[in-house]
Amino acid sequence: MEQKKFYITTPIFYANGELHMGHTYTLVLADILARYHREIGEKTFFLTGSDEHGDKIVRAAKKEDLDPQIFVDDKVFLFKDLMEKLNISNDYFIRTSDQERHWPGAMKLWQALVDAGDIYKSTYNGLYCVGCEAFITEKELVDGKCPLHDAKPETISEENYFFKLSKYSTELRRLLEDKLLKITPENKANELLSFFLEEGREATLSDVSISRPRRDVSWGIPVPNDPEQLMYVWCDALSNYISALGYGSNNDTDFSTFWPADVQVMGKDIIRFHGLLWPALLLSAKLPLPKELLVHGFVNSGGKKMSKSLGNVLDPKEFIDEYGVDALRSYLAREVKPTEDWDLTREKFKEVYNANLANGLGNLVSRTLKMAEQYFDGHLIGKASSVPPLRTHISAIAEVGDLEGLNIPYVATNDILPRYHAHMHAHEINKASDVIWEFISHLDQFITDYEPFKLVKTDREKTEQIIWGLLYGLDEIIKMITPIMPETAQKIRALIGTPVLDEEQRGMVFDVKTPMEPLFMRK
RNA sequence: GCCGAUGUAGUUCAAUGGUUAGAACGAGGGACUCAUAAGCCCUAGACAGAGGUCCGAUUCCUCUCACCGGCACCA
Repeated sequence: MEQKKFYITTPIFYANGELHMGHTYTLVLADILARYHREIGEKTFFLTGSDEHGDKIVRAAKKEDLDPQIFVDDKVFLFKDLMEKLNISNDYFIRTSDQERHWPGAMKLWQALVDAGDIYKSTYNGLYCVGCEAFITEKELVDGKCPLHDAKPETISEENYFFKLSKYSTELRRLLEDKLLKITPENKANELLSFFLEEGREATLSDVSISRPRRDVSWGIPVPNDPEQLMYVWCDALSNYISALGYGSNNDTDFSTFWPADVQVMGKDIIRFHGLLWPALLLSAKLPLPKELLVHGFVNSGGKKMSKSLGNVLDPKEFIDEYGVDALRSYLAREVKPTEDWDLTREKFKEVYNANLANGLGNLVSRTLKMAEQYFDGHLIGKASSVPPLRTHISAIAEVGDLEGLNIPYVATNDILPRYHAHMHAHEINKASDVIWEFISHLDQFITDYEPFKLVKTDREKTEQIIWGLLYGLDEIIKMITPIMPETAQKIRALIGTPVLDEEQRGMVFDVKTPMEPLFMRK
């Protein structure tokens, strides 16, 4: 059977500042899904990158008296530094200023649009602020003036290339309505569909300008066959998802293997471009559409949007330094519902850390290994069918009937794992995490049920099966947390080892070590 | 303004046209001790407000209030 492939992308991040908590969530969400799909054996490609063109970059670079390329190189260095700290396992990092890897793809896409007859020259009218040396949107105006320069923008016209977005209105609408282009959550698809209505009547999408005249600083991708024009952001940036796979190069193996994307992760601010314009560009170029857009929410702090003036900005590095990267990753995985806005405070983080990691997972590992070490010198032999049943009612599988035979391995296989996998496949990493912690709680309950620390004085054999059952449980936990907390998974693996069949085939053997220090220090 | 969503314990969420509306974290209490004074058990605590439909509504409808999102070239 052919190996299943999985292609997941994040948006490319604009290289004019540092990555913040919102970007961190995007990256961690995509990373957990990428790692999960690798873990279950799919051939996975995980892409992220940086968007480096545009007037804003040129201006920001000028302000620091830097060449745009030097300016973005600095920013990208910072991006990659944070990504390393976050343990992001991307297979490639695409940069829109990369003339070798990105430009040929962007140009090929442009040419495909031309060949489809979807590019034409027209006049673009926009509000231009002389101070900014850039177009400014009506939304940005304060009292009709540019807020930065307190000056009225002038309306100027220029010759640009336009893309016939209107031509694809009907098709796009059909794709969204029939869910052939799946948007998660669904209500975001409805938001997109509202663009096809205007005051209750049907409307078509307007064409968009997709180039700008070259200005004094040439910073952007030249339009094929017209050196006077540079690509505007749409074709330039969106094409990264295929240029990174080699579209437009002489080696398009990755492109033919991985395109279309299985999941494109993004914040809710950019679904319009990804849900309407991007599919339209692909339709025009006669390329397949991504299978699903996964739209996540925004982060707030203390109920307010993070902002410097409010002083409530929380930096991901702060949490990594104080609690460790896996603490941050597991927080993002379990405490955030991907499709909703969320709220983060230092207090909340600390509470969750202590409850889930120090008191929960960390303590469970600690008590299990201590008993294994103390009573059995770390060497335990057992098998799934010999582990005694749980004595305490577990609501999730109550329908199964009485508790006889309902032991840790049975519950893991028949209840916990199927639910974990179902949630992961639905990208519900928060629910998948909840299932893991439900299982952790079963293991703690199991210890309470049998009190092996007392039982060992009267029934060593049964005690061994109980602790072996706990180790079996930890083994399953390692598998489940690997995408979420890769470092922690490795640490626990190093402690409990990999079980092996014993010589007389009486069961599986664990040879365990006691931890030198707690996995998660209580804070 | 228009369109759409949401409002459930201190907090984050769940469920349901009908006996005591669930859970987690947090809070208070208890018995234990393998463990990071963690874990386990017990307790307290909620359906935004008003009206309507119905034998009966937290659940359906209307209105009010609150909060959020979208409303075209902004990465």
